[in-house]
Amino acid sequence: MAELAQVVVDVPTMQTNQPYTYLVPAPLEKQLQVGMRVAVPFGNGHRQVQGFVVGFSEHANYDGELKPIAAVMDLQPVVNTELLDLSKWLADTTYSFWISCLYTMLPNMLKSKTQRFVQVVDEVDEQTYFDLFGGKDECDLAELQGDPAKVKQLLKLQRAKKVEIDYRVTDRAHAKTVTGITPLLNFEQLEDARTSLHPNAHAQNRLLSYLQSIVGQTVKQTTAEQQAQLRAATFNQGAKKGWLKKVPVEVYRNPYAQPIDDDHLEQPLPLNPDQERVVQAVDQAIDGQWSQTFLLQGVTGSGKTEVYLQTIARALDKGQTALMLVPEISLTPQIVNRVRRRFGSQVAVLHSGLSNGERYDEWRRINSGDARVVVGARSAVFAPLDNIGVIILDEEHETSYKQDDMPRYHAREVAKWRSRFHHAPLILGSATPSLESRARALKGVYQLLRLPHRVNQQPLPPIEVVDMRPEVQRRGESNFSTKLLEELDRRLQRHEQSILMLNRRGFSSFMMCRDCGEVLKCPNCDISLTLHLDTRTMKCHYCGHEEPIPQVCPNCHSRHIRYYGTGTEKVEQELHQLLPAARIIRMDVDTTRRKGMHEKLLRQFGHQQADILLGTQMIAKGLDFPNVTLVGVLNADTGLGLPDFRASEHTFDLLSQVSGRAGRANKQGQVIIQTFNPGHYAIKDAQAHDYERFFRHEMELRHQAGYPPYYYTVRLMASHPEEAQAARAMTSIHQQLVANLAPSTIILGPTPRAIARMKRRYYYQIVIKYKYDPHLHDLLQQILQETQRKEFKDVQVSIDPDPQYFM
DNA sequence: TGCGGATAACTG
DNA sequence: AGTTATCCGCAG
Repeated sequence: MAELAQVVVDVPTMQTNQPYTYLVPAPLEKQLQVGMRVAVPFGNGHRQVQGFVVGFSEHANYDGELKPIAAVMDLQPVVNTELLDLSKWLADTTYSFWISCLYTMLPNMLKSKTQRFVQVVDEVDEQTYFDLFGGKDECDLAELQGDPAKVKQLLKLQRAKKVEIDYRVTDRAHAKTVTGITPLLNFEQLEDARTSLHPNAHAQNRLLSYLQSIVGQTVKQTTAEQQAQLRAATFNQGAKKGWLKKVPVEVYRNPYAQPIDDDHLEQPLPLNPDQERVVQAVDQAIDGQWSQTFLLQGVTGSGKTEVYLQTIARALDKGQTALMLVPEISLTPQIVNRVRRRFGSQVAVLHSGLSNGERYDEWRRINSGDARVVVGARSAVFAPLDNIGVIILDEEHETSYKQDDMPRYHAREVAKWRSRFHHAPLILGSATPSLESRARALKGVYQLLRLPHRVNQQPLPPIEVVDMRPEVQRRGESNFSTKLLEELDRRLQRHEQSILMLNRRGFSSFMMCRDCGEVLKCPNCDISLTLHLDTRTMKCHYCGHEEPIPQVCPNCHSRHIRYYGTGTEKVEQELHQLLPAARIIRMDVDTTRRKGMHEKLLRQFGHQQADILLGTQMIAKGLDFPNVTLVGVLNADTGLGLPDFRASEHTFDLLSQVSGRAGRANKQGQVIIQTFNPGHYAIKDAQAHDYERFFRHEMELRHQAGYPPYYYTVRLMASHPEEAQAARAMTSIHQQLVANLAPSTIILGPTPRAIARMKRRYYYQIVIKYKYDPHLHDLLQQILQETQRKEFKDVQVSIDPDPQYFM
């Protein structure tokens, strides 16, 4: 009875999106487990690819000859059965490849790296041999790839069967090691060495008695140096004399700037009655193992984080683990350190700032059970925690929880899946819940918990809305109203700080010719290029195309070419002119691109090294600076003009969030919002701090227009290098949909996408709105299959369930 | 995805 | 004929 393994191979195509059957060679039979990575031969020739074992069977439902697994890549499974099931569900619900889902759950380091080596198998004349191999018996094909002449030569030799290409799947996962020392002699032998020492050899004497204290152990050399108060040189001598041996010790890379002392952890803070109620409700669910979803709606500053921490503590006390998700943008050192100070070294943090190695090590700490609390952004929802007691998803309305390339998953839905699997409660926290979540809470699908009061008893800061229309008429094109300038100046006098936010949503600087109106566009995509002053180039945000700033109009050669739009740089310049005394820190993608800059700028601001923090959306969340008493929003309404049904919601959220940055401590805060749309309900409701009124108003509009949460939506996209082909494919799909969907389902399109051309491809899309359509999922899967046929050659079809945008 | 086999196109 | 470019189908 030969065991057969089902393997999902690393070839992300529709064709190969299924397990393949492989023979398990006898020597591997004992160690091979489901969830391990393997190297398998795949395709013609000797190509090897990486794959995941997803199951075992006794019979293959395949008539052809089976090939054996070439090698096992892991000692332990890298996906447990929970995550394996989850990956399958994810592939199904997001219309993605199974293999892509498996990889998104794992750190990058576990991706395979296939190397191709060329080996000589027959006589080759000396000259060519030396040219290609440089004296070695094999060479890495990747190193030759840049030289077409050599590749040609090789192919010729291969045809003549003089060389062979050897495929090897190698692992890029490397644990970091440091030097450790281990005594080679036993206690008595060391004692003998010690007595025969020269009386002046104090250092060696100390080394020997230290070694006696660690017989049978391995200690990191750095630790040993500290403990024994010795220098590296002494250890080298010890090694030479045969007293000790240097060995590599595996360590976890340490991504934390701050060390943590597990013996002096912070105690929980006292709770107010509201918090108490919330914690009790969740604790009850943890104890009862209910996979209940809670919607925790708490105003900014109401102490949500403390609630999270205490529910995590509850889970840990019961021997369980906890998962806490926050948007990348608010994954600041402030919040991370707070969690670490409470729970110490059992906290693992996963965020985009980690290097591949650091990420891999944090993942291993979780996988091994060393880390029991995980804090991280979207992809941390796949953290390999066992026995989860509670899952928290903070700022649940944030759009960054939805991944916008394949697999297009929403962390909230994955969190729900895991909550069900582990019988653990899920807390969705927000000051401004998404309409979807709030509507579910109304229907009782989620249990609504509220924190209506701020912990410091401070009222929410008064918000003043400044109508910019008369301002512009009076003062010309300035980014600052008289009112805002006055208030900024007042903070300068009082040595208080201000935060200024420039809403960059729907907004960029572009070049336009004032004579002919020509706008500089990307040659590959259908959008205008954005001006970047730091690199002095025009860049395309979609494909990365870059070109120098033109001096004359490429169309009419006029010199009257200038850029439009306000960027943070331009605002900073204006601010310098208007308030020369103000010290300004600018935070945007350009100033925070380098690792650690985000943290550094915030630290500077926290240490009062600047009066004004000027930034984009990234400063709206999670910051807590007690000396900030003024928050200004320069342009509240730029997002409102977008063709996006969530535009009002995003604007309301943003204004509510940023308002919460003012007056966090005992000083009264103030918020000034500049807008050209002072009458818009999103702005008026934010001004009144009235979520409920906004919710009712927005729900009414969504109801009328047939948008979520009244309808579920799916977006289908088809692209092709030729516009007509993309349109033709979409029309054909459209016909199928019309013929098969439920009558109550609404189909919008096909239409060219707002950005019709990207990366040299034309895009068409269809949006499906439905309330209940049981066949929709199968139909979409079927359509995906059919687009593999040759009349759809070169057409790429992708499906986005519950899209964030319809644009 | 990436390879080999088939086929078409090219070369002297 | 022999070599090179291009397209297509397929993988256990």
